[in-house]
Order: sequence, then C-alpha cells, then structure tokens
Amino acid sequence: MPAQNPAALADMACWRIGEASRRSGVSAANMRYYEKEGLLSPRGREGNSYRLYSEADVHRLRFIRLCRAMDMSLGEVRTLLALEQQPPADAHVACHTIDEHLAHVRTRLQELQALELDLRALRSRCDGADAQCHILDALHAQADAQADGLPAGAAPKRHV
Amino acid sequence: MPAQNPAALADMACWRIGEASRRSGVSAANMRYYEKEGLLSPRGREGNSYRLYSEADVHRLRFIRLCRAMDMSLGEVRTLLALEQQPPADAHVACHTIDEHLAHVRTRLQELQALELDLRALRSRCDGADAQCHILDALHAQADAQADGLPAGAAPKRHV
DNA sequence: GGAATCCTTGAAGTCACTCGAAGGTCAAGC
DNA sequence: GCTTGACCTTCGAGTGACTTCAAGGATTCC
Repeated sequence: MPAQNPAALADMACWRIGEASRRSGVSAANMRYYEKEGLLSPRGREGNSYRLYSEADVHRLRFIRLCRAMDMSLGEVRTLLALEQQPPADAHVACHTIDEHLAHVRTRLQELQALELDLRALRSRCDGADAQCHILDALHAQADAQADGLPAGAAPKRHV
Repeated sequence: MPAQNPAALADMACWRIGEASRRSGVSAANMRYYEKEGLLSPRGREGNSYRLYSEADVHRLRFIRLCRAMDMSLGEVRTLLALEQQPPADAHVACHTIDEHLAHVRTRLQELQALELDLRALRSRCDGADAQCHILDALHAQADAQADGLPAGAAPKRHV
C-alpha cells in the first residue's frame, strides 16, 4: 500500500498525490497545476520529494472541484478560498462573487437560447430524405445580409 | 487612398487587409490567423508583399464570421467551407454538421439551466443586509457531501 | 532481481485568438 | 530632402485551464 500516514508530520493523516487525487476527484496533474497557480500547496514533502496532502488539503481540493463544476474561474475560486484565511471582515464578498457569476451564467444562457432558435431555423432548411439541402445557401445568404452595418471589431467574445 | 483596384489581378476588385477587414468585420490579425489555419488565403500579393483580397474572399470572411458568431468551431467552419469546393457529392454533410452543433448547444443549455438553479439556491443562503452570509458554509458542506461517490477523473470539460 | 506502479520535473499541445516588437512601404506636408 | 503618420510585414509570446508527453528516480510486489 502506498504510504498511508507516513508520520512525517505529527500524527496527522497524510497521502501522496495519487491517493489525494482519488479522494478529491482532482487529477494529479491538475493538482500540480493548482499548486503552480497558488490555489493549494501540499502540507509537506517526503524525503524523496513526494508531495504529502492532509485531510484539509483534500477538502480544499473538493471545494475547488465543486466551484469549477459550477463553471467558476480559478480567479473566482481564489477569491472564495481567500475568505477562509481572514474571515468576515467583508461579509458579503462571497455573495457578490456568486452574484457576478450568476449574472454571467444568465447572460450566456440567453445567448445560447437565441442561438438555439437560429440553429433550429437553419436546420429546417433541410428536410432530410434525399431532397435538396439548403443550409449552405441559407448561411451564405445570411453572411451577405449581415455585411451591412458592421460595427467594426471582430466576432463576439465568449468565455464559458 | 490605400490602393483600391491595384489592377495586379485583371480588373477584379481587390483590397488590402485593412479594407477587407472593414468590409468583412474580421480583424486583420484574425485574418492572418485564419490564413495560417488554412481557412482562406488572399487572392495574391502586391509587389511589397501586401495581401490582396477579392470580393469572394471578403464573402468567405463574412461566412466564417457568421459561423463563429453561431459558436461553431473552426473545424466545423472548415467542413462547411470544404463543401463549396466540391459540391453535393454528399448532400447532407452540412445538415449533419448543424445537427451535431445543435445537439452540442442544447446539451450546454441544459447544463447552464441546471447551474442557474444551483447558483440561485446558493445565493439564497445570503439574505443581504448585514445579516450573516452562509454561502461559504453551504459551499464547504456541499464539497464534503460530494466527496462520496467520486467516479474518478477530473472536473467536467466544457467548450462553448 | 525484475516488473509494475508510482512519483518527480519540464516542456509542449489544445482553441481561437490578441498583443507587442521591430521593421518595411507609401503618400502628404514642410 | 525630411518628417510624420497610416498602413503593412513577420515572428513570438500570452490568455485559461488544463492534458499529454518524455525522461528519469522511488517504491513495492512477487
């Protein structure tokens, strides 16, 4: 078995990166990436320079994983993690972060809803079977139609 | 004025990259990037190695811009552009591409809808004012709750 | 003792751009 | 002739959040 409780750090439970990965659901490569990004650092190292993670580290990893599953950026996660260190001097930073993220999600939701309508309309230009498919025609016509009134700049930016 | 119709290529209208950018709505840097990616190449070059774009090139740029605005990947755009060269040997490639993209958009839409509910529930844990904000508590509890039943692997992948 | 597994580091690849540096070209104005 | 400014060129690096690869050292099992 791979070094459970190597006793290098008091009697605190410690795991190597593989076991911590299994317990947190974050891949080992990802954990090293988070460490590089300053989101968490292992409690210590073994003599062979293997990383050692505590229960608190594993919890922190799960927290990050949850936030990422909610599509938060690592910057937002960093903000939330920082609140733990120095608690509620500013009590509403967390809900402000969530508010902003929620607004972001809602904006993207509306964009995608509009896009779904567009794509559905486009799709209807082909009736399947072996009839003619007018999708390309429609796209080309639309490209020219949008030619007027270009407000300069490039295509829309998306993140998420 | 910047070389309208430099007559280097018959009597076909040709523009330098800046004017083609203005006419297509695609930035010059982006046009060079598309060229590098093999999505379009200018009709030719002037003696000074300035790129020259025809009306057809500008249309192609508008087509790419439209597809990108619909969140298609450059790979999908490439597929659609290739259909023009050698027309309908395979009549339904275009609608297959749109179908796949639409499915992709709908999946993401459902994810975001679920996410919006989650975030709204989370947000409700803070009632504003100067009352206590329980958002962090809720996130930490949720992180531990998800600890059981980890199916390995890392966080979900998103694109779009 | 040998094989399998685990760990280390660093670098590169992904996607679709965006920005910056360093320099060439060209027309207008003084 | 010289400067100014707008335009163009190439190349390289940066973005976010990873993933994958390569080369090598450590540990563990039989």
